[in-house]
Amino acid sequence: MPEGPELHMASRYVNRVCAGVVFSGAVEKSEVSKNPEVPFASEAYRISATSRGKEMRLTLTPIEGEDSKDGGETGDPQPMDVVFRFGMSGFFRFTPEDELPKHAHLRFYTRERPRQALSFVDIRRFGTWEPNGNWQPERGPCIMFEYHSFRENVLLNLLDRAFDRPICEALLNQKYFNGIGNYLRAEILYRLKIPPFVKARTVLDGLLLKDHAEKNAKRAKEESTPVQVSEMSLSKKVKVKRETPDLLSLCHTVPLEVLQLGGKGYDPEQSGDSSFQEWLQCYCVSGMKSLRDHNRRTMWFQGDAGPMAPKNSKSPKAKKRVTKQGGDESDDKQVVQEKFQDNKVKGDKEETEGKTGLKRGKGAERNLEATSPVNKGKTIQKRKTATAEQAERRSGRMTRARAKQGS
DNA sequence: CGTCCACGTCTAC
DNA sequence: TAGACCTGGACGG
Repeated sequence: MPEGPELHMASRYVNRVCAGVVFSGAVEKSEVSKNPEVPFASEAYRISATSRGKEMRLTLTPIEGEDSKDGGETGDPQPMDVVFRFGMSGFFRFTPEDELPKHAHLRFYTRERPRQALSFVDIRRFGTWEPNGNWQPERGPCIMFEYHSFRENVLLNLLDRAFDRPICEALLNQKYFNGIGNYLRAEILYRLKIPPFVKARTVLDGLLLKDHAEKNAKRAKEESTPVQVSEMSLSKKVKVKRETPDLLSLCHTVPLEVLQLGGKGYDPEQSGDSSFQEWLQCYCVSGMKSLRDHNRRTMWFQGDAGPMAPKNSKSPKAKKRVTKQGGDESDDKQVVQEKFQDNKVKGDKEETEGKTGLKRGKGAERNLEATSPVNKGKTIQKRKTATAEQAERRSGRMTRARAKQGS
């Protein structure tokens, strides 16, 4: 579940299912989890949540008076915050206690019987939680809900060596892009067709100048013609609307689009809802290229990789792919797809790049084989790409649906 | 059966 | 810049 949008949707989920619910007792941790126990217990408490970038904070708040009702003078326990990071597979679920999801590693129980439990579920256990924790200090402002400081934090620190890296790698640096993950970086760069392996500073320098220019223009205008408040706010709105999207504004608006979908965001279980898959334009989309970046993460993109592309890295095998149909010019696409199938039948392969920008649906990757010598064991071949390609075409859906359940 | 892949950090050589 | 940390789905033989 976990990039910025999924963390935020998790916080909304928690607030929705816990609204008006009274929890009670101790917090329970699974045996297998290596995360710390959460030393909190209360006769009656409430749970609320908030998110920031790729973190989510639960607040456990004892209900006034309820803890000392049997005469004890102990008083109410203090509220406690627990900060979560979701790793690759974390999410929250609210279920009856006898229907705990598998891998429910932290559980909060309702006072009312039959008991229900709010669970932190984490299949791979890369997720972490910190009792009495706070937002990690090294992480930057939230791309979704602290846009102004996010933008400023990037543009005022362009000398940081973090921006010596290719833009696609810098985008995963949570010190500057708190909330961006692997699917968002692909979608964002794709919108502007920015080659992923261009130096980050090269892309961002221009935005600093742009912001300065705008600020100056605005100041000049205000000095020359004092505007009325109403006029001001109007012109502001208009400007925001019109402003052509740039890389940093897309780091804000693209994640917000995922929230707008109203689904669950990234969710392999796809319980009946495919809106997220349809929303993806690049990540795991058939016809797009992919390369391993310097941290061995798959970068999805279209067109040019850019000058800093890892020279020896290959595109990973594509298993899960989404084939786009797009109601629009689906005719053209169909034609193209058929052509491809022809090619494959004939067994000859040629070019790679999309000759047009169309999504092709089949046989896409291999190409970027610009590989140089240095290859490890598995690279025995380098010759005709024939075999590799054959093995490669095969699109397919991202997952098949399975279990369903109400949220 | 086995290999590869996955929405992310962490820390150790 | 490699591993390490994990489970499980998709695919290949």
